[in-house]
Amino acid sequence: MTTMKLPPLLQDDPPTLADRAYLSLREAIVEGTLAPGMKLSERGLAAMLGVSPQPVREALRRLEGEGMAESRPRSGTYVAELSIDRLLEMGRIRSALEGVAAGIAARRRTPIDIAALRARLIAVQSASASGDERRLAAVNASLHETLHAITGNALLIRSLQAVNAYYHISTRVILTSKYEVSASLAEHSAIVAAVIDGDPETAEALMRAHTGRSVDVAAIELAR
Amino acid sequence: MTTMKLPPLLQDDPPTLADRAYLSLREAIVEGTLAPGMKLSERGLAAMLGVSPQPVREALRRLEGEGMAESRPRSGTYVAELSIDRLLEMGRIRSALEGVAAGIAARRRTPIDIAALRARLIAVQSASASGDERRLAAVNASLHETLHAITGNALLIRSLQAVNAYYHISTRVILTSKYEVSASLAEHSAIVAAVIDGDPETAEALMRAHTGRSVDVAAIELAR
DNA sequence: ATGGCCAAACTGCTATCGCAGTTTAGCAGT
DNA sequence: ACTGCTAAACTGCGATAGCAGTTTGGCCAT
Repeated sequence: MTTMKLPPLLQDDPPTLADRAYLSLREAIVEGTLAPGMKLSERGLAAMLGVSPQPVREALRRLEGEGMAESRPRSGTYVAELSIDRLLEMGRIRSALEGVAAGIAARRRTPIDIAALRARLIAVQSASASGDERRLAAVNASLHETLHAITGNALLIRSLQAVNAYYHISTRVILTSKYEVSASLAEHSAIVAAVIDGDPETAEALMRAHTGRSVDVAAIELAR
Repeated sequence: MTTMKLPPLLQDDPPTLADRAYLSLREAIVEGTLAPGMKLSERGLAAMLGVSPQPVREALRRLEGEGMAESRPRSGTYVAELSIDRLLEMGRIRSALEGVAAGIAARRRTPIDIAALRARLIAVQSASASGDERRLAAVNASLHETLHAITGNALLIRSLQAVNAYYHISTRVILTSKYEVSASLAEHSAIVAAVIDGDPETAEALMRAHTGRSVDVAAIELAR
């Protein structure tokens, strides 16, 4: 057998119970079903989800690591309280990480990645024209996630997922005004162009400005 | 009883077995005892550490979340392989996060924080003059950690700890040349001054430049 | 000597149980 | 009616056991 390099045989990843519990709880927190300050009992949640406390415990620790839950040593785990300040901080962290991700993506993108980015961008354009806000939000997220995936950096991807979840808790519907839609589309186009061109500095600067602007918009909304 | 606001009664946090396992394993990975690619068996490590597999499992998932370990679905967990590219990516992430942290610290610092920062800076100056590299590295880390703590942002602190651990794997001794020592000291002084002045933009830019330069130095070292 | 197969050992994952510490509800005393 | 104590219920944490799937070492046939 020659020592040749092969791709790692990507196999479908049957999600574990802990993974599913994590996703379920995170969604509940983001959606507001589990309100901030509410207690997250291992046994109680386990009973609701129909699993044993063990996977729930793992999910809680993960949420805690992502800042969406807080644990008092021997008392319990609670849904993290969120303040406007904290939310804006998360927005800044998100902005910095998205910028770095765009820069790395501009360095590493392959022809396949470029094709994927073009496809996502077309989908964003289509959704922008349609006026369907939910679809637009979905394809926008998909575009960002495509950029994340191109970095191939597990820690970066994970951090971005965490901060995005947290950040989106109370910024669900920012993309409403026509101005926002057209501005966002133009920015996305420019970012993708810079990544395709392999220009890390420009890609990072544009992405940072793009996401930073959304923080400002959120701040204005929240201050009202 | 009136509804008055009280600080949360900080009590000593007896570290859990999972915490200790995590610290132990992380140190072993950073130090190289657990080499990249090596298998991390829950039961095996549990026997070595004298605990049950359960806390070890939790520690492994945490390491995995921080990018220091990788897990193949039903095969095992392994120490993450590290490449120069990946290390530089981590350096960029670190730089971005440290910058954000410095900016947030400049917004939130209290008089007590300012006193703490001044004390740390004096310690750094003292250690720089002494020529004791280990002590200098320790007080430098302490200065950075003080800034992290001032942000009060759990997710940010956690992310920084993770990326710092990863980043320091093969950059243990950068601070050797006299030039590095004096340049680093000057930069630290300027950063602390900006934070104390409450100037977020300057603090972030200086911190980003400071940490970004250390990435470049590391890259030069590694390329030799 | 080489290729294929199979069983034993090992893997991560989940369930169940027990422990020490915390919270809480209710009772007793004023 | 209010305070102070106590016991029962609940909490997270850890240990142990069992399951299904994976890996591995060795045996047999070629």
